[in-house]
Amino acid sequence: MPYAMVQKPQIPNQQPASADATGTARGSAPTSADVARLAGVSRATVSYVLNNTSAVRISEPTRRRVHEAARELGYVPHAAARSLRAGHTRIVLMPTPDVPIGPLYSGFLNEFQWALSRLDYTVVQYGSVGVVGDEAARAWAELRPVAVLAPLGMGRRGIDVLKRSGAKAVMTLGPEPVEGAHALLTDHREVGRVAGEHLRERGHDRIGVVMPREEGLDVFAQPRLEGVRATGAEVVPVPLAYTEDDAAQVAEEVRESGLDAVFAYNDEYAMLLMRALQDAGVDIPGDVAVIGADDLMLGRLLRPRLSTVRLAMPSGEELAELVDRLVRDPAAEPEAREVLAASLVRREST
Amino acid sequence: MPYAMVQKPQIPNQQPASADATGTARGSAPTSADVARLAGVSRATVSYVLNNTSAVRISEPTRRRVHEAARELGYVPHAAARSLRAGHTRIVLMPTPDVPIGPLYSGFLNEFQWALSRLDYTVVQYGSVGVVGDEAARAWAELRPVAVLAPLGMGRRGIDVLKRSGAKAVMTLGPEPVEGAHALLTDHREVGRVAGEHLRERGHDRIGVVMPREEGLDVFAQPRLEGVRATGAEVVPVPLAYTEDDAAQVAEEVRESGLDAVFAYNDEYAMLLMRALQDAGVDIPGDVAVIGADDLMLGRLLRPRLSTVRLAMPSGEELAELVDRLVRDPAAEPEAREVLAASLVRREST
DNA sequence: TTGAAAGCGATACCAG
DNA sequence: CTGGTATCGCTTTCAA
Repeated sequence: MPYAMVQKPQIPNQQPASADATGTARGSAPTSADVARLAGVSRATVSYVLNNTSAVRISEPTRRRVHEAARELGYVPHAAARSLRAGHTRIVLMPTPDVPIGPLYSGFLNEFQWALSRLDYTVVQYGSVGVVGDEAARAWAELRPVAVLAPLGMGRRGIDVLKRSGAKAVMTLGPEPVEGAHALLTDHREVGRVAGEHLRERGHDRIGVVMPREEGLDVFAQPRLEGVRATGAEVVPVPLAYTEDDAAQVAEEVRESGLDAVFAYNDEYAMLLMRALQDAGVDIPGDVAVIGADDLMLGRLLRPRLSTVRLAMPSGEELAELVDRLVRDPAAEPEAREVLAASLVRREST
Repeated sequence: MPYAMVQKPQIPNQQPASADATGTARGSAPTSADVARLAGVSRATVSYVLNNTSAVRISEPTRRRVHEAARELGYVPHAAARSLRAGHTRIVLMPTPDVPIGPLYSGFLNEFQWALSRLDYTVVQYGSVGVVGDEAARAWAELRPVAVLAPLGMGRRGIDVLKRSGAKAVMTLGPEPVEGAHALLTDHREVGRVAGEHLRERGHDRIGVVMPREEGLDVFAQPRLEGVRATGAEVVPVPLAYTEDDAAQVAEEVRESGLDAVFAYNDEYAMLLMRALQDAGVDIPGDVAVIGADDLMLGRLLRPRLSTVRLAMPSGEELAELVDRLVRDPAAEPEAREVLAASLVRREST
């Protein structure tokens, strides 16, 4: 099936239900025509009143009758009809994350949504499960969003599809800029670099880097590893599943390998590995230095307290305003900016 | 212009002024009419071909020409137009959580989305930030979703608005059933009850219950507290902000109060409080027993290992099938079912 | 096997 | 000030 469809017709046309005394079709949503009929005016007038159109002046009694009719029928405008007519929507589409996301990213998303709502956009998180990259773009484009926060893996072709479908602002959030889209760069190599440099300063030249075995996390893990490597350190990948059993085994391997420093991907993996190392009789940071990332509360509660790399996402308000600017001025040249700030938080584990 | 001779002049539909050689309006999305023109067929034929309509048989050469034209133009169907015509959508609407949600709920949401996608629904998370309850219902209804997972706080009126707008399946996920909707009951009192009973069995009759000071969490915290109280224990609310400073202060208060058991809302607050208590020289579980909830990994990594209440959400697949059933048979009587299973995981902290 | 045309619901132009 | 009416893009019945 070449073109993924949002909804496929499965049921043959329902026949319209019989109209009751008020002329309202029972069992299906009232339309502006129903409101017009009840108020004794034309559909046009209903539209003017309910949208407060300033170009036309409607008498107060008429306004009241229309409002009353709308309320009585429980009238709700039909978004699809409206946007079809208008030729554009106020939908901002963003991907539903398909991996468990940390408080950092989810906090950012919330802020972003809030800010966009205030600017009168309809924020829609779209779960494009199973469809990836440029394939997904077609499904997304069917909704004719005015702005899109493109999911990872969407390429130039996907971006073009979205733009041609009417998206004024297309931005990517990820490690790589994509031609044609505004890029919010989250360069996770920077995280690895900060961790790596710290460990090197502390005299560690051979650094274990935890690589979660869990699916979907290597998007972040790989660049973090590369960041460590870029400091000139010798890097030893340490695959680790998020289970106690695997941690115990990996701890043993770390001990035998003679590694004396580990960058543990993030604070949670750090806690897991640290506990396993301690249970194996390894002293931290004496025998092995451990550093995490994300600066979660739990790192502060560990003993020794966990050194970490703090990440800061851009403010949601700021980004919402950027979106709004782009929507108003779609001609603006796409540009890329780094948005992920990484800074060292040194505690006791390194 | 390869197809110029084949294509018939369209008298009613004039081409837009800035049509290029292919007949495509530049700068705006191609429509099925554009595809038809390029393929030299009618719009109807395009629709038949792209939707694989089985009721009509289209010759293979025609099919090929249509597909090719669609591909060449980068045609993407217009979801709004389609659903307007169809009279219904395949949209399933669910609320974007506005508080940081744990891995439990977010895992459930992902499963649910996945399963719904497989059933060919379009899953849309709708951020109704700032609008609450029945007010939000109107905004939701504008999208004419076929099914809705209603946000907390939506009442009978809101449910009705959604149903009358065409929603075949309306379900609530929360502590209370709402008339007219299928209820997935998540009775968090059960969590408190399990924790409370365990502590009482261990001989604790006066139980501190951590109440997060953070906004939005009392929806869960209050029922959990009531669950503890329902076991007959004397309950002492312990307000606690998720910061080390407050934890230190609260730990001091707990020590002075002579409390010997605390249900800590969840594992994260438990870890925070436990660390503060230990730093204050309190022995766990000797002086104070601590139990959390959610059974996060971190509980297993603490020393002593944290006792906790494990929560199980229903499987996303199961629920997706329920939605599908309801959509197919909207007449079904709304029913309520308990979906949150709470079970004790005893470790060393109690 | 293909085409013409009637709408779905809302809006905006242009007459009255 | 208010009412016809054309239109957005698509599907589907009815005719040819």
